Amino acid sequence: MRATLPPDADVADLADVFGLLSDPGRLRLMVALLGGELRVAELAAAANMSESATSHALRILRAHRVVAVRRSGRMAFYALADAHVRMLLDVALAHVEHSEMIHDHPGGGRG
Amino acid sequence: MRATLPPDADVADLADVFGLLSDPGRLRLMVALLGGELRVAELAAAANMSESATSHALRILRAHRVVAVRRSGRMAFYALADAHVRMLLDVALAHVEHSEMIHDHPGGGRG
DNA sequence: TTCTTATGTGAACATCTCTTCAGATGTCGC
DNA sequence: GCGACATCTGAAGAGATGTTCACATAAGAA
Repeated sequence: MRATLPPDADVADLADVFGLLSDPGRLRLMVALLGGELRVAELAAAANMSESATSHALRILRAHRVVAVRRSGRMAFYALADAHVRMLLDVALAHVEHSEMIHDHPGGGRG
Repeated sequence: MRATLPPDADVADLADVFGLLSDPGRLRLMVALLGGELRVAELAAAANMSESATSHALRILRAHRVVAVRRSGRMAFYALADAHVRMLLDVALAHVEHSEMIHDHPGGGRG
């Protein structure tokens, strides 16, 4: 339990972060990046989206310092750069996997 | 590090949850509910939004089983009903408070 | 019953968001 | 120089989202 509420500015910042995580495409990108650095084309394939859409998504993530780029020649390697987001992803994914056991999933295995 | 990526359906579900958390109003409502059960009018005051907007927001949260209602006469008491979301909120808020120390906030206390 | 309170709902509206398409930029190999 | 490649960008359109306003429902008080 929480004695004092956090300031609205903090909550707004938080909503912003959750907003970044709330798009399926961006989320797939970030999850893919949990495994380490990837190039744009690789990210696009992993997240199953066009390279243009991927680039647009990465632009947003870059603007919010959620990912960082390392450039090598004409390639751009992206990596997660925000511990906050990485933690949120880890916690959330761990819980999602748990939920599979809790919920009633007929044939409840995976792929 | 993660050997296999989670199935897309799981990631989509997760994006959905993050979507609920991504609206400042809804997020303020949920944060307020961390302290325990509250009525609609109290929630509206706590989140600084109209009672109609609050009701609409609660409707969405109800539909996603994030909150549960207990009715007593003409009052409706709302409470967080999703352990997943509660955990995400706790983790995120703890980290936000930490960030206040890390970042460069002049007069960085709280109201 | 009638009035008041507490909450829920629907439609309209403005706004934001994501995707695609077309093209721009910059790098490498010849 | 030229062409191929990898990534980035802007404009435009479709779709989703949140808010407000007006009203509906339901419970308690008189």
